[in-house]
Amino acid sequence: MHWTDERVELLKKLWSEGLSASVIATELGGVTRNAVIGKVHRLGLSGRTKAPVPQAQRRAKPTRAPSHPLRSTASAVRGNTALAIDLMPAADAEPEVVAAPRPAQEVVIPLSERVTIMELREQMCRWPLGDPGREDFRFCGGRSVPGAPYCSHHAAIAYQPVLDRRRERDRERRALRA
DNA sequence: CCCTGATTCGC
DNA sequence: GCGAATCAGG
Repeated sequence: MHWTDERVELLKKLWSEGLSASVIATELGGVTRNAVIGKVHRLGLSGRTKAPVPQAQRRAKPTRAPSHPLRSTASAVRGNTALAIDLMPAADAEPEVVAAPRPAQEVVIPLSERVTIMELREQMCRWPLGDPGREDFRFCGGRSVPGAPYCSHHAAIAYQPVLDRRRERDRERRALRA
């Protein structure tokens, strides 16, 4: 495999779109991420950060003298998109809900189709399935209980300990009064 | 341990 | 020019 004009162009495109070197390597096929990174540097498009580094003083101690000292401060931005989605129920909705649902693979999923984050809608169960950092990460996607972030099945799991705690607290309160 | 990009250097 | 090995870091 070598760098044809086509492959170089695809590389440029994917790199500018923020895909990681390994992903691009997989996409291209026949090359490793090292090859991709090497090519990227040779093409001189290593820095792909859009928001310029506010601090001009990043990374002050290179162990070895960099071959391109002028470029040494570039590219500090992650190519991955940070996902900031609420996986937990809103705190104000139910202050007593403290228990965090664990992403449990062992849970038997009811009749529900798993969905990606893009497919997740308002009324869908947000119970996470798998590792959020992985490609196959999904949400339950079942119909959520009105007002709750989860379907009835997952809501039961998530709130179970809380109900126990409340019951216990009420019991204590009653005891104090008597 | 998974991953990221950066760098070096023999080929 | 190429990219594996390595480095530095998240």
